[in-house]
Amino acid sequence: MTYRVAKVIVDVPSRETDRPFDYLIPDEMQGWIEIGSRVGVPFGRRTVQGFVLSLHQESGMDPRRMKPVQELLDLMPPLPRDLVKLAEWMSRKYACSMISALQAMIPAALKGKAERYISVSGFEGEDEVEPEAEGSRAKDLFAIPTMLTGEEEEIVAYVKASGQVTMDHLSGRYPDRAGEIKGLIQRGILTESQMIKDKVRKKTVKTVVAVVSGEEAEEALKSFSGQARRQKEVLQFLLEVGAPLTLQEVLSTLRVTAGTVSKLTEKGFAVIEDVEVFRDPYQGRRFKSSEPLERTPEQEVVFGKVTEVLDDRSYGVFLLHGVTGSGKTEVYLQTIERCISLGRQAIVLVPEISLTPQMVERFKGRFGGKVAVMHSRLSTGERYDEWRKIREGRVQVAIGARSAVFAPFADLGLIVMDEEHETSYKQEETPKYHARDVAVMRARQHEAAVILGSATPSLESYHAARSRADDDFAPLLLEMKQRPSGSRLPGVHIVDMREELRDGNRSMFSRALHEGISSRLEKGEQTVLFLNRRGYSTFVMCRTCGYVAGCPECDISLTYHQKSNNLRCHYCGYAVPAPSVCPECGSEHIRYFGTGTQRVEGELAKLFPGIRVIRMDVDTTTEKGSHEKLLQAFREKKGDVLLGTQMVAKGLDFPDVTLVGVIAADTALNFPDFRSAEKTFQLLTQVAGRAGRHQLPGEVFIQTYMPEHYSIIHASGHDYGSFVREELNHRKTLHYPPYSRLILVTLSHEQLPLLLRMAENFAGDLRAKAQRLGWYGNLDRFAEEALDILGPVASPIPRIKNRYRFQCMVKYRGPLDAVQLVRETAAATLDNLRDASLQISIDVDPQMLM
DNA sequence: AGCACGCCGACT
DNA sequence: GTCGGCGTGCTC
Repeated sequence: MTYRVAKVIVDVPSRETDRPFDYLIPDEMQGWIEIGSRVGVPFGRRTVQGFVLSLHQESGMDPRRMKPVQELLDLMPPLPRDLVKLAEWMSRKYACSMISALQAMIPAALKGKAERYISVSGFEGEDEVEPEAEGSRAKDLFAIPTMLTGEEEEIVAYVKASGQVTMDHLSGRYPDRAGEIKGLIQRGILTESQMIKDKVRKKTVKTVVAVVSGEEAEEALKSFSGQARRQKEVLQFLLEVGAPLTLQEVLSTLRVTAGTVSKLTEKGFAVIEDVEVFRDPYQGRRFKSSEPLERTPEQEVVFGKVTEVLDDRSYGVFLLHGVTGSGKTEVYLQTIERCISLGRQAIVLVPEISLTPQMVERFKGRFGGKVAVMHSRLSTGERYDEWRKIREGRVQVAIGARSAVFAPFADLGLIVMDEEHETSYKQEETPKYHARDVAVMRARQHEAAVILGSATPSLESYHAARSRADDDFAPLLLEMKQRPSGSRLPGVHIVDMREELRDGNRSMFSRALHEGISSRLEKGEQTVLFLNRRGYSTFVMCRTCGYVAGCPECDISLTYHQKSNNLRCHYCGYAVPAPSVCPECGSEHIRYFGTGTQRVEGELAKLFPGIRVIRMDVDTTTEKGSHEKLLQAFREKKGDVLLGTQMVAKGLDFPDVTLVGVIAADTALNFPDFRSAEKTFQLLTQVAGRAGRHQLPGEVFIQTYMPEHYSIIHASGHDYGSFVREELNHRKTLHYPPYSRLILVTLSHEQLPLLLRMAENFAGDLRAKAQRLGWYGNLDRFAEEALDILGPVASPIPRIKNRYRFQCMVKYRGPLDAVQLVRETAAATLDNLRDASLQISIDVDPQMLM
């Protein structure tokens, strides 16, 4: 079958270009171009990168209007067909462009941009041109009836001498001569061509191999005179080894110089080749190998259910609700092992924050070289190489954060998502996908299994599992309630901070927690202190006039950074030096609230002189590897207290930790977000699980001003069931997820009055459409299909980068395509205004309402 | 998004 | 008179 036409999605991020464009397939690319191929195509006056969506024998379009594909960028298409299909699904589900969905699936290294090259027309530029020849050719050229100015002549001569130069180079060489260059191109004297250039190249190393053998080799060795003794040694060495060696190895082993080796190659006895290698982020690291543990009865049940689906090669989703320390990871490892033994591959998704070396070690230890790790701290090149190992089938397991859900395996059998309730699985930028939904979709494509694991499953997943009867794709709930170590869940004490205050304790530590810490210090046991970062901001305030330093472009307060002693906006990057007097009133009573953890650290030092605190927060973990180092130090008991934010709550496991303190449990509860109770419960349960995982019994203190709140009470009782029951009731009454679905639409523009008008228009339009379909306003009745629109209201952050922001919340239930409706309405709003500076962002199933 | 075309203001 | 501002229209 010969396909002459390729439908291509071009890398131009605009609504108008979010559709396939047709290109002719040149003969030499026949058979090479496939669905998922990355190509360079002429688009308007430039060359852009694109992805092949489909191949056709002909298109409905006039062939004369079609341009041919200019270049094929990879031998193997970076996207297998299933991912191209998945991108189509994503663009529908999340109202994003095809190109943004496709782009999310490949490593950044493959986001190529066009580079412009200039050469002399009809002159291909030979490598070595003799001066005379050059002169005469130049004369021929100038013979055409075109008058060139002196400057133009100079430029042409330079380009000719160089053969081919990049536009950037040329305009750098002749600054302010853009006009001349452009003129020369227009008159056809110079030619411009464009090629797509990748961000990084495949890494190569020079290798040496002998190309003579047997008798030839004998003779070759004999031919060396006394002079070339070193060359003879090199050849002898190469012959002995008989396999390619890196040039580096040869040079250092034999202590010879590169010149010696190259002489040998000149004589034709050896060749130096560039061989592709993989950058290995874990090079030289040894991982302690681990063997499967015997399964507990609970683990056995889970293992059985999952392997049944795996052995069947059928689709199945499991929600694994297992208490902290119940051995979920061991279940993951063993099911993955089964998956691999069936000849299929597996993806392990973990929240970025828990993608710690410990976690990686466990998987590398069990599966060794079969594992690729996708980590945000890897360089572009390293990520590219880990990705290639997956694409080329060199590994069977991929472990990574959110984006690893796109790992391009050929025969995907299992996707494990650890800590499935984590919000970091939702991407906050376009495409605003949720890795959980993508995982389920991929599993359906591949007839694969999914394990969603958590000690505190999201209400969405839990509810879906409970109502499994109405939805075949819903997960099957599996539970693990025991810790194999036999250790008990720690006793949790709720400390009412209001009482502390009444009794005259104004410290941030309650008397109970204070005592707990002292006794651990005496016994030589360790303490983890957890501070919910949200709520302890780092803003700057004047205590005289109440001035708070805010960003001039965004309506939020600036964050104080101690290291650089400046104030920064983390939305737009604006930075100013920290003032020493109040810019409003000149008062010196201006106060810097350091990070919450710094304040706690200060107080600890005051209360417990000599205490060794290891602080983990954004300030101490920005450096590469610092996270790991701090944890290692704590493990080696170089600290009495580990103090930190979210990052200390995740998956850490220290045998000597017997006390966990939560400084302020309710800071998250006060957020105007319908998930705040859920988030608080999850966090407290997670933190509480850190204590007493081994022989020593653990104790947890939760300090709060809202001790009667159900999320705190149930977290302290390790009672997920009761919490969920209560929380689901709330959600049901208020029509919040999982009893409805949400779409958050944010409109932004630099002019407030115009924005307001457009936001009203948009909401009005949407209401009218929903009304016509009979969906509108039925949320409170019992209609199966219902839709409501809240707003427009100013966004929680009303201005970012000098753009005002208004939002509408769409709440709906039933099998209606609300996303499509919103997308159409947004498009109509934009079409009517025809003002490029109006932006409308659509967030389907938003996680952050703030 | 770019990139060009096209039609009105302040300068050599 | 021209350089150049950015409105608007298109990209197989």
